[in-house]
Amino acid sequence: MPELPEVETVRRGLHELIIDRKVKSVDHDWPKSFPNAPADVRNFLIGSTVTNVRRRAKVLMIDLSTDYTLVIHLKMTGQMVFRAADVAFGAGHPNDSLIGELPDRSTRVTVTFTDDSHLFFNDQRKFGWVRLFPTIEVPNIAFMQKVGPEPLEANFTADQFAERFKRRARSPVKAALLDQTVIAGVGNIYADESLWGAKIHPLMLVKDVTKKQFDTLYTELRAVMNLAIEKGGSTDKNYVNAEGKKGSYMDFARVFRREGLACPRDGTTIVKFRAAGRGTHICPTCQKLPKAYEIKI
DNA sequence: CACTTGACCTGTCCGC
DNA sequence: TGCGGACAGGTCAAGT
Repeated sequence: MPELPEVETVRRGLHELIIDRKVKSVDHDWPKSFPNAPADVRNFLIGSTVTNVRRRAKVLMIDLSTDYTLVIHLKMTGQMVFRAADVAFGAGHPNDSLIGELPDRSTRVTVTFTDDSHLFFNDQRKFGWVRLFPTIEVPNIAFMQKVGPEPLEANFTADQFAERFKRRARSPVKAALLDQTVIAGVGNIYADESLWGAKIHPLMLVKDVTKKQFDTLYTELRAVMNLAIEKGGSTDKNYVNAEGKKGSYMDFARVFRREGLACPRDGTTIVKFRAAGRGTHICPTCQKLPKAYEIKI
């Protein structure tokens, strides 16, 4: 589902597609998903021009010329899809788009630009949201205050990575890796993929993971996320980019959703179980628990 | 405070 | 074929 690489792919697409477009009108199923303040939409969204598209962790930010910002979280099934005027409704949408005519029954918000192109926020499960804030207040949103560092930032080091986990010493390492206040942007797919890459069992407690293992996990996490961005993200069921197209990382996944198949490293059958409340995939040969853990499981 | 679990939703799939 | 239940998994609130 949308994790850092998927949200970054959407960000890049929107950055290409919607900057300098001017908002003509907005339709939405208020108050379920948007907007939190109808008067602000009238005064600061309609008539504004898109100036920038940013990302922090799994959150998208669309900056507007009014010094307001659309803040968007896709959660599990959210989509942000742009359609040019002549293909926005009815026939004519791109053949390689995963989705058909828009709006469809999962559309929560439709932004229409002055050139009659459209930006659709779809969200089948309604966990996602779109909110409008003054740009200057975005850093004060509770989530932004506590979210951890960006793992792909050039100046983010392996030492800093390991240091961030210390607060979760007694957590299984997968739970800590998924904790957004430890590291930003990691979700279930890239947690499993990077733990496999580092040969760490997801139920290893943080305090038992060595610095050397954290160093490897840091390298694997960055590598897997960079590869996923290169492949346009992972499409399991719902995820699409800003043009409605699928990402292809799942073709390159080593363990995620590959239970019953062979580990690409040693051929052992990949198994799935629950860890940190999530479906979790490992190679039982590559990712072993110390003997002392056996009693606890 | 550290850590875990349940709630929020809907569509899909599996077993009976 | 129909139907109940499990499952999907990001984040926050509530519970241990």
